[in-house]
Amino acid sequence: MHYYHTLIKHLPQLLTYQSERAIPIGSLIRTQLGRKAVNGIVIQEITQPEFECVSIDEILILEALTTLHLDLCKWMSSYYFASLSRCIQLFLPSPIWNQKPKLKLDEQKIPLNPDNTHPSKAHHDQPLTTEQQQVLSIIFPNNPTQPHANPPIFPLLTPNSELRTSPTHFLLHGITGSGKTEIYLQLIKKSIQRGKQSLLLVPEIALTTELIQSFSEHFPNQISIIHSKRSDRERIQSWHRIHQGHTKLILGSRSALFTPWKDLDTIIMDEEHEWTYKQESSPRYHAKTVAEKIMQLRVENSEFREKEKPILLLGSATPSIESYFQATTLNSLLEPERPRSRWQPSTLNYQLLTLTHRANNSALPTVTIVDLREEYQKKNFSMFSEALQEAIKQRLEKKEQIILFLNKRGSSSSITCRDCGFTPKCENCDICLTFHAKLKDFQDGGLICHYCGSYQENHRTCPECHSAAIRHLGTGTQKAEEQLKQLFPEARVLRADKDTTGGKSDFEEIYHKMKDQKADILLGTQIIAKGLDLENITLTGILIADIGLHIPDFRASEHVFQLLTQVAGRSGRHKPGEVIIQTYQPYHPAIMAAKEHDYEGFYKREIAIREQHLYSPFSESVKLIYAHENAKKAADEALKLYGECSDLRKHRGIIVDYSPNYIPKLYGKFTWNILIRGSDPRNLLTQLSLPPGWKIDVDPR
DNA sequence: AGCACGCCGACT
DNA sequence: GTCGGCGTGCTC
Repeated sequence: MHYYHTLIKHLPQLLTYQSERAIPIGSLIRTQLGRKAVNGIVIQEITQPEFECVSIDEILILEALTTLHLDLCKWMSSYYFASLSRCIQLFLPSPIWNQKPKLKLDEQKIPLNPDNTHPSKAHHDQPLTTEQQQVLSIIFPNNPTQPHANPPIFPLLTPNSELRTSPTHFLLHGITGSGKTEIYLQLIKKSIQRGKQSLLLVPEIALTTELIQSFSEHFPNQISIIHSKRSDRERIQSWHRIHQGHTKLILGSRSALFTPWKDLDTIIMDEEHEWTYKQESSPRYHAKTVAEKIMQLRVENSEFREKEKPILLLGSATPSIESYFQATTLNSLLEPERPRSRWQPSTLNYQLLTLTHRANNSALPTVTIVDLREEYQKKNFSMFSEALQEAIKQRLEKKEQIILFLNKRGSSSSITCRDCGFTPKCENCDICLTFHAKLKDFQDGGLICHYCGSYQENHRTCPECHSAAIRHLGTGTQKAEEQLKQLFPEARVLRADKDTTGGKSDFEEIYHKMKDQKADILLGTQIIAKGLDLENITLTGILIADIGLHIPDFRASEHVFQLLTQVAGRSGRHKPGEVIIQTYQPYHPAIMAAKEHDYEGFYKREIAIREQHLYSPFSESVKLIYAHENAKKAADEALKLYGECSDLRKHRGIIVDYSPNYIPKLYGKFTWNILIRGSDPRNLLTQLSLPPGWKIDVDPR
């Protein structure tokens, strides 16, 4: 008799079942729980337990998951403090989990129709640029058909094992339009030639229609596209196609990591800096962290021979500070004058690859910065500066199109002086303070730091220039739309924000309206920053760039820089383009760097700040979250746990702070956070028994 | 997750 | 007296 630890859906702990015949680990089986028939995943064979066991009735899917998948789930479960059940569930879409025995024979058959049938068009590859060839010859150094790499592109390191870059991890830093997709295509082709599977992760599937189209045509009958809005039938079909190895390219958002691949040897993350790669519900994983773990498990388990090492490639025009650090840390460590940080981050090394030229040699758009403080002093109180009004007028006359961007997401209630641009920041954390009308006994409201929880009285006048015009920067697409209609009554304005644009179909509608020239101006929030590649857009206006800078987050500058670069990339892809950035802080590093298209410069400034304040990648962090409809209960609970955490903090190098969420009431609940950061904050958590109601977010965004 | 059990408030 | 609220706790 065999005995197995078995995972039944939703149960927090494993139950033991028995079977006459041996059942492979990872199989989906059918058995009894109470008097109900249920499905389970066989996790591990164990010796006979003391209690009586119920028998496994039948196997529904033989080895639905491999031991590598299970190892990944176990690691995720412990790293992210999530139940194993939740982690395994990622790999099993509910129609697979819940399948009934009678469906078994049908489902196990190889589906007749492939996932995505596309007329196989004759595809002649675009000729590669010299730069692209160089990049490929670094990734595949032994490939005789490629010319050898240009030595200056990556540092020639002494054969010191400590400093050797892992040859399997790459960061592709390529400006917008430099042809990163061409590199992805070549990697995937090579992988298919070797008979392996590849995974191409994109931040948001709905905004990637062109990429999907192109890859579907390149790899007809070999691609599975993973997105949330598929029918059960489609999901079952592609699950089995991947499981059986018929799918060679898996394309999708972060959830595509959790498909039953077997011979995965190439993982590509496009736009790796995007925040959508982090899941905001349990298990709160980051796709990059999981991809790195898959790579590690592959190599450890491997039957991989030396020359067949798996590849992880991150691609971005504006890499995250962390990733760029990982790709350049060797270089900086080699500079003797660079001071060592107190906490030496233990990170994986990436090989940096760069594409600095646009494939079609078109120029990057010119970026102009408009100082809103001057507009205010000129008594122009509208949201549109004179320069922007003039630029809009010109485009309307030329029948060219305009994108106007209003940063709304996460619009926090920070305050700004309209005369001098001053915004109060926390002295300890370098984070913008957030205004709260009711705070302690401050009559005019108070300012809170949402990192360390410190607070102070609100300013009645600006501490810098003593102006009384220090207040919240209003936002709102509606207000902008009204003003736009007054200024340009003849213009056809299309509005796109959370209220007007829900899903993929809405986005496509906007896309087509713009493409068919049925609107002149597209006014919107975040959603218009990505995915629009339209020939006739020659002007992009950012109405208030500051709003993003004021979000109480140490990554605020980084996000604004990335966003501005991305939005700027929307215009002038085909005709010369212009970008106008309106701001109260024209000399802010993020804004100046975006104007100059200067990633390196921005990175150098930013990494120094991160090091100074011991933010990521110089520390790790864990956020504890508590939400309750009763404000006092929430605050009391947070203070209580904060006390416990502080008591546990025995060694130096761990910082514990607690503060209310910067949106005080979210979904009808008052939310408080405890932030533990330093080296190995997870260790502190293992010593703590977390009271009910608390949620854990490891490596929060 | 379900579905027990169990201990307190408003009703035919 | 009972009906029913949903707070803990168990399922091999």
